[in-house]
Amino acid sequence: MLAKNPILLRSDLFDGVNQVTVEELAAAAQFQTFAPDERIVAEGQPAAFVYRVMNGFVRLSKSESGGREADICVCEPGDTFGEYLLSGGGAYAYSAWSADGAEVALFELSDLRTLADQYPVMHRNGMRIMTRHLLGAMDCIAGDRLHTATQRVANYLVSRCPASASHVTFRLPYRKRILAGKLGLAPEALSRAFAALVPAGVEVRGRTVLVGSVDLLRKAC
Amino acid sequence: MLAKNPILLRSDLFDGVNQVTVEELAAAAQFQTFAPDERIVAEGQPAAFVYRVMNGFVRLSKSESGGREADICVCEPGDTFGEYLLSGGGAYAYSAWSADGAEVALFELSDLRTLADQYPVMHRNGMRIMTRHLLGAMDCIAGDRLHTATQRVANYLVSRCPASASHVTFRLPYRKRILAGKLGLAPEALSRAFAALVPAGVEVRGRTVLVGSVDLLRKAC
DNA sequence: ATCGCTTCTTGATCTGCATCAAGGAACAGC
DNA sequence: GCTGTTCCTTGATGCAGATCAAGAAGCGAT
Repeated sequence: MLAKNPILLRSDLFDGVNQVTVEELAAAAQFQTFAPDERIVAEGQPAAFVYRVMNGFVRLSKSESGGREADICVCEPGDTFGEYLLSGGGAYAYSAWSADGAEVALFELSDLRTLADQYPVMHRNGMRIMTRHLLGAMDCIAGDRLHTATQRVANYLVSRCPASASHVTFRLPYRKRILAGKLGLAPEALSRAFAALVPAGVEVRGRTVLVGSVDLLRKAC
Repeated sequence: MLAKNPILLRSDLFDGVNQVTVEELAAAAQFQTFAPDERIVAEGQPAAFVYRVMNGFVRLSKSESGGREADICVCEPGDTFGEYLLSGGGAYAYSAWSADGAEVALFELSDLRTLADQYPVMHRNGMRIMTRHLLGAMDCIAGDRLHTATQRVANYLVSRCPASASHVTFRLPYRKRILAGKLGLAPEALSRAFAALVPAGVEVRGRTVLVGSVDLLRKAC
């Protein structure tokens, strides 16, 4: 159970809540570890927990009758998902899958609701988290509708570059298949987008990305 | 100023707040009326108000550098927008436009924040509203990514039919151009989708829609 | 290193929708 | 009713990206 408390206590959800209470809650939290591509929660199932990603990445997806599924979000360490359940609702609105493997903390929904009644600040915290998620979702909709695949990829790469740097090298945090899903693309389309960005100074070798000129890349958005 | 208090007091945002306080707030609220396609708020501008649609419809949209814009939501009477500002943030994340004309109520953000500190239940209410918006946005993303134009239109029509009815006639609540935007389509694509749904028993004359068999239409989703 | 598996890339094809352009229907004002 | 305007539809074309199929590259295990 690596580094349990340090990350846990910094959770946005518990800001302003009595330290002792948080520690109690942390003690009550369950932890689970998942291999790559394992299902963490199933869309439509009765919801009992709010999750927090401790390690690795978690893909949230919705699926249609035909079985195809679309990712709606990729959660990073520190992210919360299922927090919308705090305000009611009894079922998960999406499935959650571990990306390349993930460790998550589970908080009993009933515990959290009790705690939230006791510490109203938790509702404020919940709003703050949901604000982030909502703005992200709206950006996603607008991005899908306004930008081409290449533009969305360029945008993603720029978002991973420090604002001030002129050229950057970094590793993708997860498999390209996952990134493609996050951007609403088939894996092939992501490859082609990378290829299309070569003239913009982007070089991709495995999971390593070299951005020759952030400014140039920014123009490709 | 038609029917000011009745709708206002039922606002999700003020559930559980002292009746007298709500009435004070209602008195302090400004009202504005807009002609079709007028701008109500501008993306990126400093935010000072949370809005509530009293009448008509309001389109929320984001735009890209090139000037093209995409609708991310259409708000109906009773809907709140800009509520995410309660938890911080200082600028509007989207533009808002009146659809076929709209009347909105404006609540000063600073007033609301003060009130929310006094009545923590408002944060819970805010969460409830944002939950609705967030789930809607996620449905939208998944819908865009998984369904064709025809399926999305079929889906919209079904959502406007009472669950139990077998055949239904109703009027579209706004111009088709607006509906197309809401569904992420060009107006032409909406027309073609309607045409494609004729075999599913859908007939469209002007703003009037006849659904011959809701069950049949449901299969087209 | 070599093997074997997974992940990624590239090419070919096809579909869905945007876009452009023009004709037709609805509707408000007179 | 007519007339002008707005809104919608239909047709033709083009492009972006999905999908299918096969080959290449990366990577962990031995």
